[in-house]
Amino acid sequence: MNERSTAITLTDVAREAGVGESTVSRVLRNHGAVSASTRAKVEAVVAKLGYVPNRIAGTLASTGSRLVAIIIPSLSNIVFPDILTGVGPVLDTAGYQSVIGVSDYDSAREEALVASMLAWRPAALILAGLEHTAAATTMLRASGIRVVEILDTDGVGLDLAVGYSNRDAGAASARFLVGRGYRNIGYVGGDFSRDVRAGKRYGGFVETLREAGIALAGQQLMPHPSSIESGKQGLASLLAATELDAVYFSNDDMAIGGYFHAAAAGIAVPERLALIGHNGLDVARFAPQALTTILTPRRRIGAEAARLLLSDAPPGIHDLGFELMEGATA
Amino acid sequence: MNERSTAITLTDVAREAGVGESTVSRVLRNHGAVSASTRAKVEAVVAKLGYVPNRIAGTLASTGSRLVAIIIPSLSNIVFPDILTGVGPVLDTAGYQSVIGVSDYDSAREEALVASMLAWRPAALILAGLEHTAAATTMLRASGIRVVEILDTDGVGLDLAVGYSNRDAGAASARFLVGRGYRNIGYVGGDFSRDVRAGKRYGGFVETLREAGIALAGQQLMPHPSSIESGKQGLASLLAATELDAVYFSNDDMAIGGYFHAAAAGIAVPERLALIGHNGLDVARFAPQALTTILTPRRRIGAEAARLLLSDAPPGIHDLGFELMEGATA
DNA sequence: TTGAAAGCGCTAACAG
DNA sequence: CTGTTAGCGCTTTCAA
Repeated sequence: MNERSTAITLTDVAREAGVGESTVSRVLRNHGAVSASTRAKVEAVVAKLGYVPNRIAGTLASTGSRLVAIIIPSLSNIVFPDILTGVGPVLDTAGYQSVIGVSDYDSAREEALVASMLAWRPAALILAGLEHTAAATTMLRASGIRVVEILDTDGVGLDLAVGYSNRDAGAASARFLVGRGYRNIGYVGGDFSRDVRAGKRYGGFVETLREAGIALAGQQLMPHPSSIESGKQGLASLLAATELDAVYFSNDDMAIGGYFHAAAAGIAVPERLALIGHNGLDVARFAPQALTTILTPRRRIGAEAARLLLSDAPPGIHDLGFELMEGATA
Repeated sequence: MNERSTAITLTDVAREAGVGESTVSRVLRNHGAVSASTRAKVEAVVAKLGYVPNRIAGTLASTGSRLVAIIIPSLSNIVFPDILTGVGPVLDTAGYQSVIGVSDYDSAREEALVASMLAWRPAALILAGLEHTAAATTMLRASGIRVVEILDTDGVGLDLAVGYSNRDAGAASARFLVGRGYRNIGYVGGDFSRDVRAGKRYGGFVETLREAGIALAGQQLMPHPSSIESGKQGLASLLAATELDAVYFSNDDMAIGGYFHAAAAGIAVPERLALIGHNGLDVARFAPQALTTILTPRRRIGAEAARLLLSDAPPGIHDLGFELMEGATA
């Protein structure tokens, strides 16, 4: 293999094949008329030289790029990888590549990411939620590209939005617990100022309780990001301070932590304490007692977001709903 | 906001500021000498126009890109998001962006991804494992860029490798069980032809048992990718066929599934059945009985891979080791 | 059906 | 310290 480290260019291919550059470009892109013999000749040279087209140059010369920028809050919460798993195949099939950034639930960081991703002139951009800094919103609008906001439908979107109503999910959780007869209800969650959507669920939950004449009996907000560990600790702290018969967790990670605490502490679930989570993660669904939770269509949200991005669908909000899964914990 | 959808270019900024293009470029890149007054003038115009530099053009004009391509087998297994979480900050700090592709544990797909990522002329490429198709290897070598293979040190690397020995991890698991006095040992895992590293762990495990004069008493290989559900089913099937006192799982997802099965079926752990996993996931560490498992330094592997990529370190294998965590299940 | 030539927006010498 | 001038590798008219 005596390849030089300087990559082979289209010009090299053209020279070697004895044709013009535009002809090589035509066969490579399957666009425009090329005779069968010329095409064969070019393809042979491409294979022989191991030529890999330079997409950077291609993108600059043509109008749009085949890059889609995706900005998500976290990778530790499996919810986001799940969404990426939905996005991936749709984009691949259409010949797009995704550039991913992680904002760590920080809107200033999200803004910085928007700026740096826009510098790659992506064909479109996906980001989580409907709330962004003013500067991010301005840049997004000015960019003129398609924007899809995912995982939330409670509010006004920039362009396209695909998700479900977090307020409604919180409300449904409250209705379920109330319907089951629970009255001393507590909450364990993370920092709302960072996870806005968890805050919306909480809002819907508390409001629905209030409509039923019930006040939240206690709550524990953990400073750290949602995790099994903080759910476990959070429930322990909450129970030390308050008498409860049911607890709503901001998500399934926290809820499973709570479930583990109950199991370790010998608290009978749901007889002495009912637990309800959010997301419908595998770990919750296959636990010895399936967790009562709300299944959110994450893969579908990702796939639909990608599909819409590539379409010329009019701006609008697409609500994909959610499903309350009655398990054995509430 | 009367921005046109045609983006503002560096030329626009230069004209508006009344300076040359290279001067604008200099202040933007903080490179080369520029007087304070000129810099201020240019920065004002940049802000006023909301100019976002076009990295595509920048990359084409300069030598290298600031993209790093990352190809991982999956996003469903939290191991890979964990690695990305380690990679992210290091790359960000250095001003690099990552383009991510998911191979779905399919080497042909990995090969295709290598080709399409190379088309973006990344500065470097990260991929999992030491085994790749011949074509992928050839492309990688010919590209002349830095390559980091992660998560495995059992073999020969292309350039840089960062990970741990899967064979040794399997061997350590076997030694632990044997030392504890278990003799009727089974295995539950996924498809080795796809997950090569799980196969290496299995190899180390079985070989170490053999050295102790023990044959694997039974095994269950699941066709589907590793998951809590398949671990749960796998253990159920295995126990239906064989009398065992300990089971080794290819990873913690599977092991937690097994743990859930045992709990649901009323099997005393570890008295009647010992369980051991691999990876040290949160779900395993915070279960009511902490799972005995091997903690793998995933974040550190990601961070170190990124650090090496940006360095001019000589080719070589970096073994970051692992740690057997004695829990309450074996 | 094919080739020549003019950029895409930026960086990088090279003068001044 | 600053401006001019070539390209980077490809796509895309426009002629032939």
